[in-house]
Amino acid sequence: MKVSVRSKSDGRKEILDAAAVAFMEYGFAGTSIDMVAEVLGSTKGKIYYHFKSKTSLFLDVHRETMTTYIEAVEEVAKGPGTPLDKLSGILTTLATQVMERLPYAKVAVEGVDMHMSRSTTPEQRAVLREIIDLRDRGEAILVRIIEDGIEQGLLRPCNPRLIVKPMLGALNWMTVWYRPRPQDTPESRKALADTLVNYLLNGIVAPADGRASA
Amino acid sequence: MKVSVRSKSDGRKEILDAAAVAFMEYGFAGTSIDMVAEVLGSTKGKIYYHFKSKTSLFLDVHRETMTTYIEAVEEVAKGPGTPLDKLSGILTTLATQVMERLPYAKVAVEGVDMHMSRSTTPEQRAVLREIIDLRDRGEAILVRIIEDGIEQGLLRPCNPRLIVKPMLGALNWMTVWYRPRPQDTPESRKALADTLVNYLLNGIVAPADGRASA
DNA sequence: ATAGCATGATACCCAGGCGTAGGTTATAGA
DNA sequence: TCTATAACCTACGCCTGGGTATCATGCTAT
Repeated sequence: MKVSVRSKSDGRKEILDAAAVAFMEYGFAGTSIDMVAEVLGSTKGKIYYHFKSKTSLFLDVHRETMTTYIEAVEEVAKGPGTPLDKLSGILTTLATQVMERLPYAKVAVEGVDMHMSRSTTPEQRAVLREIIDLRDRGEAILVRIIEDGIEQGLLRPCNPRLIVKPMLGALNWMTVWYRPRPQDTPESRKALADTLVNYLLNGIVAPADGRASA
Repeated sequence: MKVSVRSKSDGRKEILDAAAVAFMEYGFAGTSIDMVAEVLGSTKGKIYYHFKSKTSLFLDVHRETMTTYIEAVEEVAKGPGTPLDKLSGILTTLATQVMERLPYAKVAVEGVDMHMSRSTTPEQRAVLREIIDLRDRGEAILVRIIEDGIEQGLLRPCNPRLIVKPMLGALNWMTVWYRPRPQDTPESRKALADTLVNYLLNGIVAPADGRASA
């Protein structure tokens, strides 16, 4: 058991953070390992000591993101409340995650498209499977909650699988236009998340009666 | 005035199509000019005869996409109907465009993030400005329509600028999950577009009364 | 038919980037 | 104090890929 001021996992975490920042800015193909090293304030050597290849590094960043997502989603899903409450909670959590961990979120967005095409080694394909499974698990949870909501008459009848796509898409699209500002606070982020989630749940068409949305 | 079986613009168009396909698959940085040439069934020479650089080619594909978008949007916007009709029409048109011209749509999505960071020459920056202006014009039209809708009591009061983002984001996200199938028809695409647009306008929460959505 | 131009192919140069081999420092244990 | 190993750095090999310079081919007009 090693007890040093800097454990191995610390080094890995730092590299993941730096990689996320670099990948966010220039994308996977457009980022060189040297650029990651520069963000890290280090050299390639350190990175290749901890990661086998550029692809592995990218996949690990992606997996890290998805793991964080699924944990947040499952926590809300297992909690109390109506399906509508849970749906709202999950979407709000995800929106907040995107804002607070923008580099990781962007990597996840780019990584989704990278499925296939690349990734040669069996080990990388295993990580890829893991990532895809995490994503599918998250989507399945949402679909299930929506089905419950429809059954209970809380939600409009629809094809949940088709609705989940634009729902998550709208949140993921935040990575394109949202830019953190110095004056941002947890409260202001919460407000933005609420605005978006409220729209995603209630739409924009005015109700026929005078009922106001929550 | 030259009249030959193959005009110069034909050559350009073919290259743009091939480039869109290649860029869609591997992204800007991940696509080599040789790959575009291979898709085209030609060699680099042809491409560099028509385009000054890889970046210019990419930007031209992007501009082509945005031009098509804005034309479609303006046509609907200038037509008859309530703001709600127009909004619905524009979103449906865009969704259809994405499905029918998926490679171009994907380039546009990636290109949005590429603003800044790259593009050295003044000429390229001019094209970039043009593209950004097209996008802003499109968004402004949508914002204006939403404002009108709110004023007329057709739409729920909200911040139009904040609502346009998830709206278009949900549509752009189609480039991630939508894959054309052989059995797809204009009708099936229309049905899918309608489903999405209906969700984006009406949300998913069931109305308090028994009113069914259109 | 032939000069001239539009169009396309081929060969090449060189910068940049992935991955590696081997060296260097520091910490832990004997 | 001495050695082994973990953690990191340096220098390099080699290939990919953007861009160019040059050559080949056909179409148009006189």
